Amino acid sequence: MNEIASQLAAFASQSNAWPFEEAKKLVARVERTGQKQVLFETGYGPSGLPHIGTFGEVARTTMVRHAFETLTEGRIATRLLAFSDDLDGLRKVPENIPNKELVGAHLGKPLTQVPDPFGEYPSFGEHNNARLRAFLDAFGFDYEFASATQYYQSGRFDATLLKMLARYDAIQEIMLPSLRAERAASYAPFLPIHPRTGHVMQVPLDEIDVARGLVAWRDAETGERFETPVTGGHCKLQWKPDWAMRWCALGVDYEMAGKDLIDSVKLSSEIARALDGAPPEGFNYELFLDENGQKISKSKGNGLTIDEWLRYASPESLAFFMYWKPREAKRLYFDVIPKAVDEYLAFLDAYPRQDWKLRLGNPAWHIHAGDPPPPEFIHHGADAKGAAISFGMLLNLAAVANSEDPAVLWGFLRRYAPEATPEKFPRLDRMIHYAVVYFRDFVRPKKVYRAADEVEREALEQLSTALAALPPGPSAEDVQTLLYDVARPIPRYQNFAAKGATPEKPGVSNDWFAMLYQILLGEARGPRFGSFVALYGVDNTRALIADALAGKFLAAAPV
RNA sequence: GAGCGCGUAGCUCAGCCGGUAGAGCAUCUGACUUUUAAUCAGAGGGUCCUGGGUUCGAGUCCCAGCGCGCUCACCA
Repeated sequence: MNEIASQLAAFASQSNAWPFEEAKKLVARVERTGQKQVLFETGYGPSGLPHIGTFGEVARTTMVRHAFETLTEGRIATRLLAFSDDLDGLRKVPENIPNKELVGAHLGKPLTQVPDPFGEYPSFGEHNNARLRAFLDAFGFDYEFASATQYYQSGRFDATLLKMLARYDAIQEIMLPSLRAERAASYAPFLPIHPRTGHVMQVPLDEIDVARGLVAWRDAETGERFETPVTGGHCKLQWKPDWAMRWCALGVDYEMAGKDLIDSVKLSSEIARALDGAPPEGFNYELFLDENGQKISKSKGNGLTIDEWLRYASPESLAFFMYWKPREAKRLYFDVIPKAVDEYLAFLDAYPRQDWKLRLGNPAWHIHAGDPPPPEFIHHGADAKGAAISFGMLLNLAAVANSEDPAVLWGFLRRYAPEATPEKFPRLDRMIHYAVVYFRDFVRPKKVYRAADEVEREALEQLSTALAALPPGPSAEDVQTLLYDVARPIPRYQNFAAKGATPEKPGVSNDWFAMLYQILLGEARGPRFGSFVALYGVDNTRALIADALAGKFLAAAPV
């Protein structure tokens, strides 16, 4: 279409960034089949709320989709289908919902037949679907939502379902060897929905009637025999056949899955081929691990939730985490957040000075659909180049400033770079807000305060008194001078080796400042104390001293 | 049992299409001493898990092995 797009496509075809590698598989598929559009799918079991893996799958699929569009210069239409398996039977009452008894009374029914415990939607399934959509919308993902219940009932799957019935034996031949003997004895790909109880039935099938398009089965409790059409939403499929049927019926070209599903993908692919379909392209990403290296699962509730990540860092940093090394097992826990943020920023900073080859391999390109925002460099003194402030540095700053107030952090930053303001550096400002929250939750609890001995106690009391005597709004230099004047007469802190020190006017040793940090801030090192007091405030500092001397920090500290 | 991944400096890791082994932290030395975080200069430190192969050349590619981790084999 235009010069730039085709140049970009040429670079993209050279790139070995994983989204391009994935997209190239799709390009080959399109060239093979001559198809004019490509369908991406991500699937969910809506028995719970969307979790961080859901985000990861959609984010990564979206990156592949964009890579594909770049490679094909937008000539092939793409769609992303977010498919909710809401005809699935409810197996267990989730822990984190109200009205558990209400839901519990409907165990076994499709999720779209279970009442909404939150009372907001016609069914629990629809409630969770709405949550899923709100979640995806919040991130601005481009997708189409699909409900299994609607698709089944609309007859959209009927032709494929009938074909499946006709190929029943072939499918059983694929499935049964993968099952244990006792399960294989009763396994059937079709799960009739009980016409009276509404339950999704896992029962052996008495009869497969291809001509009439139905299966016959018996209610184990009553012994009653039923004949159920496989079409029109009267039968659900077991999930592996269901996956295969969906691929075939909808023409899914791409779907990724975790490595725990490798065997399942294989089986479903075989089934798809038994239905004369072509299984989608796709790849297996590694699982996320919790702090102990265990697989993260919804039921266990371990690891990190999306909300938790977003409390401490931006959605973009989470997208970066999803981009980065999808084939390596990564711990997904609080302590990986600062590093993810800083690596994301480093790539953002590098982007403008990179050539296109490097840009296409830069995570920022994939995270921002080819259009990353400019970096925010702040300038220090004569340093014309400037530098980005890292999250790690902000955490360090928050720790030494011992402050949850973004304004205090901004104060320190402005001393470093006077031009810096929240208005000029909105991303930095947001990051500062994240940093103070991270500091509050993870850094401050680890601070180690020590008690003041008699000399220190007296010195701190003198300091407090001297601070009180300062005129209002002292400058950092005033406070700094005061600090030296208070310490100078105290033998412990005298340093005659200091530059400019005389017997009459001794220098002050570092021990004085070290003591302030350890007792007042719980840190081994700290900010220039005069600046700290000027920013933090004289009254606040005096309160800090009083609290420290009263032993408040010691009581709060872990033993 | 099968599958996936990992093994590089004391620690955490980077190393792209094969071309003289890198970063951060830590350590050491020095600068600075009204100093102390975001400083500065420099240094030491590696059998790139092992053994083969391909190659003019392998941390990188291939094969085999060793070690470690995870996942799957009931349900989704």
